[in-house]
Amino acid sequence: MATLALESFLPYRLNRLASVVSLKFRAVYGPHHDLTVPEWRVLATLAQFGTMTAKAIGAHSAMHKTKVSRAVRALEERRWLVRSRSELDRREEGLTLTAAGLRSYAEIVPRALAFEAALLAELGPHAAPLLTALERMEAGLLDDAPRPERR
Amino acid sequence: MATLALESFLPYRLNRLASVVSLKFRAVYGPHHDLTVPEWRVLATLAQFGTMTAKAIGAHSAMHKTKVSRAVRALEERRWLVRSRSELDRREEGLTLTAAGLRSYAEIVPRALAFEAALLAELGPHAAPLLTALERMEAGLLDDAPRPERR
DNA sequence: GCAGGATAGTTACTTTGGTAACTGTCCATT
DNA sequence: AATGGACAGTTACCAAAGTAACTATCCTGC
Repeated sequence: MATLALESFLPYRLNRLASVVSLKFRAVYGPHHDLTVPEWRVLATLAQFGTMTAKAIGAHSAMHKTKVSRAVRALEERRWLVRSRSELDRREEGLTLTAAGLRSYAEIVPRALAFEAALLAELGPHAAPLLTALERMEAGLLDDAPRPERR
Repeated sequence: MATLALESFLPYRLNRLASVVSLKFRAVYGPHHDLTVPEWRVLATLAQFGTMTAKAIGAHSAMHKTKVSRAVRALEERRWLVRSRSELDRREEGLTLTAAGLRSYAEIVPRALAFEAALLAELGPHAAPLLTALERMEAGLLDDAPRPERR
């Protein structure tokens, strides 16, 4: 009978790796700011692009709109972002980081980059090929894929 | 101010890739057998090693004991495995796949392997370096890491 | 200008997963 | 052989995430 070794099965390995990396990464911002992953993604996206709508955040950070909605509310309660109803289309609202939000972001970014650099350093010469392979997989899977957040 | 582009940030990319791969992989066994990921892992581990305890399954498949417990119950209800209390240590129970369980496994494995092969084929020459890099990251992270399933 | 479909975002409901507490068993020390 | 700690596994409780239904607004065609 054909068999399969779970520990060398690619989907399993990718999942395990991603969850360990996520967990370790939480240690980077968790202790200081107690953010969830969705909240971090919203923060990072807004800092990257400035004012934008919830929908645009979701598209850029691969999150379902309910996840975005809840993360936005959490950040709003923390006074890290403000909403402003668009005049042109009153269904949308522009989301903008406050000074406090930007300040926290500025604190987290160097640590996030250091964390990433440490990951890559551990890979040494294997880092570049990994990134290339990642790009290939993303190109193949993300485009036509039934992404959870695709609509 | 230092900034960070989420779409090229490694933890984000790993998570997104893993979740897309997982989702696509579910299509391999989902429609025919309606398994969850934890159930699939328990099935695969038992098929790989024969009779073993829930604890051992968890250790091998990187799952928390409650997740294992629930997956085992689900497979038991489906009559895909049976339990037998160990005589030597009556806290443990040996878990063994039934003929029905093995049959389902045998149906799934070729499709799982084909799915993995398709993923790797998409990578072409980048496949080998990816696997090497994965091993490196696993070696660095999984050993000393605060794995979710670690005590 | 209004009827119907589409769209942005929220909320209700359900499923899933983790933490912590519990049960039953084992084992080491006394 | 009694007691206390460790350990396998389950369960109760809570937090996170997805689906579907809802609200409010927009836009198109009549």
